[in-house]
Amino acid sequence: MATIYEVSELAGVSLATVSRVMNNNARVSDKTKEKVLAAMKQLDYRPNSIAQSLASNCSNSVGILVSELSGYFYGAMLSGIESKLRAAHKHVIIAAGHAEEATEIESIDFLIGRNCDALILHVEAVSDEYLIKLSQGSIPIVLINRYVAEIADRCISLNNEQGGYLATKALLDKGHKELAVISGPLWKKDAKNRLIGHKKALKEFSLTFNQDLLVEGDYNESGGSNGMQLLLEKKVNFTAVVCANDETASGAMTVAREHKLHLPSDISIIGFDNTIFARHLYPKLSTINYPVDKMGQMAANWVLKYVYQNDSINIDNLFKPELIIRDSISAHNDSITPNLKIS
Amino acid sequence: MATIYEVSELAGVSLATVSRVMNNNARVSDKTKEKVLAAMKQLDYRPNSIAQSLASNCSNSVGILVSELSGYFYGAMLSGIESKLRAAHKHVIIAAGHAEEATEIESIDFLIGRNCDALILHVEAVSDEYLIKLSQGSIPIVLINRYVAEIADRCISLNNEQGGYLATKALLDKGHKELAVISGPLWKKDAKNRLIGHKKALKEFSLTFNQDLLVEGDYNESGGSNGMQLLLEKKVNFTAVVCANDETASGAMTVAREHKLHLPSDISIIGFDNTIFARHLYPKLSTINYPVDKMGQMAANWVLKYVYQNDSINIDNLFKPELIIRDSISAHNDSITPNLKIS
DNA sequence: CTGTTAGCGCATTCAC
DNA sequence: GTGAATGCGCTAACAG
Repeated sequence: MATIYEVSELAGVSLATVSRVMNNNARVSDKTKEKVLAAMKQLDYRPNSIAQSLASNCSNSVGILVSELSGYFYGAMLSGIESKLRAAHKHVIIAAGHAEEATEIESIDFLIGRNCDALILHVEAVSDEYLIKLSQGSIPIVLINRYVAEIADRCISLNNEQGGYLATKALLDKGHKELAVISGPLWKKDAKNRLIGHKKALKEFSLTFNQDLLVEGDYNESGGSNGMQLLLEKKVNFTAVVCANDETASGAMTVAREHKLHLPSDISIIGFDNTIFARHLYPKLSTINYPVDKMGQMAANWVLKYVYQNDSINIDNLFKPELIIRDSISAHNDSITPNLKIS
Repeated sequence: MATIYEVSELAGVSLATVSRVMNNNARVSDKTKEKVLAAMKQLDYRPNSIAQSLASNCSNSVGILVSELSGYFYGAMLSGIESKLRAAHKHVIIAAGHAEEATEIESIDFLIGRNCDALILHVEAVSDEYLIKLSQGSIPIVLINRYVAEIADRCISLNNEQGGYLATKALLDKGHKELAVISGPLWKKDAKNRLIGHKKALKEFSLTFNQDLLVEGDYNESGGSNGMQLLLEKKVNFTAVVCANDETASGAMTVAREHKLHLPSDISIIGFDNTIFARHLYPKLSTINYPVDKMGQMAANWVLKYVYQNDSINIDNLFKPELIIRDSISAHNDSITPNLKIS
């Protein structure tokens, strides 16, 4: 692999001149510029980005931490981030945190050790204090789906409480009064906030929250199926289920059908996220739109603006959830309650 | 950020000694080693990996190129790769190729420019010749889901033809004789090979392939729904559909239901990939298992073995597809053909 | 506009 | 076992 030195020799100029035409940041006469360009082409020269990074103290790479690399949700997020950053010729280094504190911290250290210029973090387990301290370090961070008041300007988040409220209200508006919830893990802030929104909607309809109708899931299909199984075994009445996310809804629907329940007439179901497969579930899933791809792009924008000095970019920190109505919700029918149908 | 030099001063030793205890590759007396370690801890020293890379000519990073970052298929692949590499303290740099030749090539250049020690590629659009030439370059590559005979030892692939055969045979075994196909883009090798397997199974059952029953999809839900729509509009008889993958099947099922067709009694459907949501479709989707996570891990293993000299690893190049039977296939019923039911 | 000179932080010969 | 010296490939002052 040719080096800048060889190029300079072939072109008959100095190292610095070659560097200048590469970075295009200082005036070079057209004549010498062409000589250099020709030499580069002839040698098939490619700059060594490692050396560039060392010399310039800028690695042109940004570290991304997500809980999982698989699934539509994180996929959409990664995709949004990568497309933006890539267009700006920045490298994307990824790691998975698995929603475990130790892994998340280790991953962050890992990314810092790689001299990333910035970090985009989707973290769940680490504490606010940790994040605040981290944000005071030398390497800038942005948070996705996490709101920490002290560093609010670095948070790209969704109003989860509002989302939980909208989901529940959609059901209440259809006349449902006995709502079950299969939540996300309640130690996670987003899950907790969605539940707060749920309770708020209930209160607005003068209904009281029934702890017996709450099952804690895991944001996965299995949490949804286990949750539905538990709810049905409890033999307590409910006509609708608010699910933590689309995956949870999917699992819940599968189990409901295994119990010969008809959807949505026996049980109405609503999801959260509006992942791409929500519209392909049967019945087509009503859900709350979570614009995670746009949020990923926004996080990338934040980095472009504040780390790479692209001043023309505007940042939106808070995104709004939106109700998506499809077929998985029906009007409440008093005459049928699901547990009556289970032998 | 402390440098190795500051550590050496504090410990009262030379640069080289500090480097030695870091890399633990040369004998250092226990006493000085402890002094150095203490100094490191006191300064909260972290090695600068950029500098390490420059000096050692090894970046400890491997570049990953996938067609898309979103979706369960690529997610599972990425996840498999990352977990293995991460455990070996290697960095993962990702890029998306979007199944377009120009983008794929540009992405590969991008990753090479980042001085990756190796590349794990899931490419679709670039030619075999390009890959062969690339493999002769200085940076090792591994291919996932692509078989190129000349560099077979660098290919981690699935027997797609066998998969296509198994899927079709599953339908034929149930008595279906009029099979429609919603394929992947036929310029992609995997899609083509699956179709070859399809035809092979037909021949085994003394059936002839009917071009009218083939629709080319795009491996996405939309390809499945458009494909099913087209098939139904053609008014040509079929009782089962072989789908390019699970997403395609999902889209096809949605449209079939919109036409009041009952699944699987009116139309049997089989997918491909066995992505995580296949079992949550309704009816639960029969499909072909594609162990993409394991294949991702194997690709990582290849790199660990041949690039980072971990000799204790064994490599499997060819993975086998496997039939997964669920509920989306029923025995053929002569009395019903779907197009009769469409007004 | 262009060339010279120092480093960036570390690994790796060599000597001792 | 340890230290001194050299260079990885490039950027960034500083001269001229």
